[in-house]
Amino acid sequence: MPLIRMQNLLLKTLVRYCLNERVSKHVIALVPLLLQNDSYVKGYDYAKFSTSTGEFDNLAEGLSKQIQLVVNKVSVGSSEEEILSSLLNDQICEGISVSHALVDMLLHRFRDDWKSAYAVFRWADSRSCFEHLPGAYDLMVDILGKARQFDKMSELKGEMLERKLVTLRTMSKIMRRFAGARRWNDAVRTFDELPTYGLEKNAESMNLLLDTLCKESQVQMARGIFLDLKSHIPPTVHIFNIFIHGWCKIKRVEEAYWTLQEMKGHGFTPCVISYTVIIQSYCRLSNWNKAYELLEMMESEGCQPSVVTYTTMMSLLSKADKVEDALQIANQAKSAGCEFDIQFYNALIHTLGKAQRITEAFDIFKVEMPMNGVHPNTCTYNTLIGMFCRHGQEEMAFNVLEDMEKAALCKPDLQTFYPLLKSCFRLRMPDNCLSRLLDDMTVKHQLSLDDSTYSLLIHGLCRVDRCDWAFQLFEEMICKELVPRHQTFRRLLDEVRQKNMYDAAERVELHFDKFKASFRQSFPGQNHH
DNA sequence: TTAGGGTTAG
Repeated sequence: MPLIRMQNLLLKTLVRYCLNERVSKHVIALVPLLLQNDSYVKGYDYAKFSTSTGEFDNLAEGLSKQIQLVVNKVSVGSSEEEILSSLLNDQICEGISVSHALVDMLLHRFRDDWKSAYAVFRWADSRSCFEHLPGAYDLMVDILGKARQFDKMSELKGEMLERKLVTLRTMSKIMRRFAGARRWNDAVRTFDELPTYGLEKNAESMNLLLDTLCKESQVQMARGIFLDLKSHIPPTVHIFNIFIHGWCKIKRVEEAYWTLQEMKGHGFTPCVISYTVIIQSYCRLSNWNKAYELLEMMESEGCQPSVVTYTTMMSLLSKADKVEDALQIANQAKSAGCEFDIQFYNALIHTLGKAQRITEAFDIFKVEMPMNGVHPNTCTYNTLIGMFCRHGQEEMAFNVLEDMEKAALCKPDLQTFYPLLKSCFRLRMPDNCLSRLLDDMTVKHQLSLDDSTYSLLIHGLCRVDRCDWAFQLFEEMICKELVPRHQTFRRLLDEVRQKNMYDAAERVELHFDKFKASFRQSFPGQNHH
């Protein structure tokens, strides 16, 4: 592999890792390298990160300016042709030098707006000195598939064939999008035409098709296809785990269990994944005896449960309020000499919190995790903050938030703030506390409030007699095209009427009428959004 | 989403 490609691959992997763990400072360090090489990376994600100094700022700033220029030209509601021609006939856009990073960021930005995405894709393609990377094609195919634009998607697939760019990755996205639209025959046809695209119908591609069908709850159809194919394509151990997962997904755990036997019949030994998936299913069905039985069975058959097995059982037991049993599993994991990872610790902290063992939970975070070299992630902090707030220890919760910001190992998200906001209202904290929190969320951390946060805020503000502020947030919500819930409308309307805020009442009513039709379509008691 | 796990569920 050429050195440059290898570097890019490595960088890409590192960035993915950092993004998953939300380790912003590491991503920032990697971005200049990536942009230098103009490699394919999830641009949209690194655009969300910012830093005060350094090279990253200049590079990111240049890119974000370019993005803004293009975004300004793209008007909502136009057809893809109209958008394309407005981009092509614009002097400012003409002055933009198109890079792969720019295309990638724009495609991610428009991933739910196929018309804009498609126009941008074509606009970039019109440049004589620019050629899309295979990754951009795949992304475009996926965006079209997600929007159910299957004709356009197939057209693009044809173009990719001419340029010899169709990979199994491309075909896999196409199969998944067809299956997502319940167009099973098209998904299967995509598999059948693999040879036309220079690709092989082998175990790997068959597994992709069958996995796609199973994940869409079509395990029976997948089995039928498998039976037809298995004389031509020798099955691998993966396929049985795919079926096990498929049966468990539709809650037919007995068939999953039976697949273990089938697997053995084909000369494969069930692996830790096979057992873990079934154990998870038994737990979800509250069949605890069976879950424990299987845990014992796997051990007796020489298959050591992994940290995933234990985490699964612990968190599901904990969710079912069987906290003592959950903690027992944690002990069992420890005795087994299992190496704990961040997800295990998060589940353990949560379980200890549920068992009212706050100090021990905090000790895990403060002492045990650092001792074992396991770094906290967003979920760890969120769990701790939620736990302290539920137990009325708000000061500790705020300390954790401070700790999180200082350590800068990961970024807070909406969930980080939700319990803190709730506490603000419960304790009737002064206005400036709420303002500060909101400011931290929206300005410092660049979070965009979602409908459930808005609901919490509007209801909370009505309760503390600040319906003027609640109304302001309501207007903000409407601006963002979020639909307030039925109860939120009712509460706010009652409140502004009581306060004789006639103009506000009129505005709320106006929007209420507009959404009433959609509320009526949902079932009573359901969340209205 | 190229076989498996996590926050609260507002």
